[in-house]
Amino acid sequence: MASLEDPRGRILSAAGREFAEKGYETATIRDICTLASVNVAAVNYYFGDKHRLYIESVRHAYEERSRQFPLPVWADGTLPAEKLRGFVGNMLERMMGFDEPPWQVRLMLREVLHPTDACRKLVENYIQPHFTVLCNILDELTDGKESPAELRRIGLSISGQCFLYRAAGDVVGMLIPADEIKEMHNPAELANHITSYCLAALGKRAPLSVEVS
Amino acid sequence: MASLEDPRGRILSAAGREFAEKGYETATIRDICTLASVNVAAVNYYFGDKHRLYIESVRHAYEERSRQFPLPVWADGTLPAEKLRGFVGNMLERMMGFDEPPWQVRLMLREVLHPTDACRKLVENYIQPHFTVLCNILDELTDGKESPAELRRIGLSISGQCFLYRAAGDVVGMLIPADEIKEMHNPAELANHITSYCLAALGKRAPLSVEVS
DNA sequence: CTTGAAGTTAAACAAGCGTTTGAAACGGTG
DNA sequence: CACCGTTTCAAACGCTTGTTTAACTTCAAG
Repeated sequence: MASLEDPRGRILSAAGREFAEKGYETATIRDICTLASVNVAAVNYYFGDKHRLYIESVRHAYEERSRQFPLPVWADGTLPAEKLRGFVGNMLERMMGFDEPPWQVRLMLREVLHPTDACRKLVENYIQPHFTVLCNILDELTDGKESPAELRRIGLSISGQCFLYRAAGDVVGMLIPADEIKEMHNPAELANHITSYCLAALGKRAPLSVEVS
Repeated sequence: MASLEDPRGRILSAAGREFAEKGYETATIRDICTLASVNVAAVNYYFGDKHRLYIESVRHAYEERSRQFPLPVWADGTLPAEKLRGFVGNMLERMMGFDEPPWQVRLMLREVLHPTDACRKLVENYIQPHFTVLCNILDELTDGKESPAELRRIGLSISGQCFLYRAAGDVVGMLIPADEIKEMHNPAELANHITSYCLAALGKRAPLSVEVS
C-alpha cells in the first residue's frame, strides 16, 4: 500500500523483512536499500541511522499487525469456554499465519526472545492488551473465584503452549513424526487441544484421560 | 577444568560464552581469543574457521550439560505423578539454572530458536531423549490408554510452559507484577503449578478451580 | 648440537560494514 | 527564467571483520 511513491514506507517495509529474517546485526543497510529500490544514503536521510530504523520498523510491524488482527470481541451471552477457544485459535492464527508467518510476527518474535529498546512499547501496546483479554476470559470462566495471580499463571500456561509451536516450530518438527504434523499441527486442531486441556484442568469438562477403575 | 594448559579447550569455552551471549554474527573471533588468552590465529589453527568453531562449541555445550545433568532415574514403584513432578522440576532447573542460566543453556536455546547446522545433533543427542522420558512418564500416568500422538501433544503442552519462562522470561517479567515474580516464578513453584495443571487435566487430581454449583 | 615438526606470534590482507560527502536532479514559488 | 529547499545519487571514508602470512619459539628425537 502506497509503496511505489513513498520511499520512507518502502524502506520501512524492506527493513522489517530483512530484520525479521536475518536479525539486526546480519541484515545490512545495503540489502535493505536494494530491496526498497533506494540509495544507501536514504536510510540516513529518513531515519538517521540503522538503530533508529530498526526501532521504527518494529513499531511499524505491530501497528500494521494490530490493524490486520484487531482484538476479538464477542456477542453478549457468549459462553466463556467458547470465548476461550476462539481466543486461542485467534492467537495461533495470528502467531503462525495460514501458511508462512508474515515478517511482522517474526520480527516481533525476535524482540520477545532477545529484547532491545523496542521491546517495552511492543509489550505495552501489543502483548499486554492481548494477555489482559485472555485473563478476563479466564476470570469469567472460573466465575471470578480465582485470584488475579492464579489467572495470570493459567494465562501463561496457555500462552506458553502457543508460543512453543511458534518459536520452536523447527525443533517440534524434529520431535514429532511428519504425518502427525500434517494432521494435527494446524491452528484449528491445536486450539482445540490447548483449550480442552485448559477446560479439563479447570474441571469445566471431562478429563482428557478418563479413569476406568 | 584443564583450562590453563589446553588452548583448544579454552577457546571452546570462551567461544561458547561469546556465542551464547551475542549470537554467531555479533560474537567476534578477536573477542573470543582475548577471552581465551590466545592469538587470533589460534582459531584457524585448531578449528579451521569460525563456522566450524561454532559447530564444535554447540556440541561441547550439550555434552558438558549432559554430564552435569544426567537423565533422571527413579526407584521402582515411584508413582507416575511423582515422577512427573520430579521431571518438570528437573527440566525447569536445567533450563533456568539456580541464579543466572549458564552459557550452555543459552547457546542451546539459540539453536532451538534459530536452527543452524548444529541443531539436528542437538535434538538427537539431547532434546529427543529428554522428551522421550517425559512421554514415557505420561504413558505410565495414563495407564497406557492414550495414543503416542496424544502423549506427544501433552508432552509438548508441558514443555511449552517451561519453554516460555526460559525463552521469553523478559516479556513474562513485564506482564507479571514484580512481587508475584519473586514469590511464584522459581523452579519449585512453577513445577508445582505445571504438574498440577497437567494432573488435573488428566483427571488424576481435583480440578484447579472447584465447581460450586 | 642439529634437525624438523608443532605451536605461537605480530602484522598484514581483502572484503564488507555503517556512515558521510558534495554535487546533481527535482519541483514549486517569486 | 532564476531561485531555493527537498530529495536522490555515486563515490568515498574510516573502521571492523574473518582469514592468512611468514617469522619466531619450543622441544623432543636423531
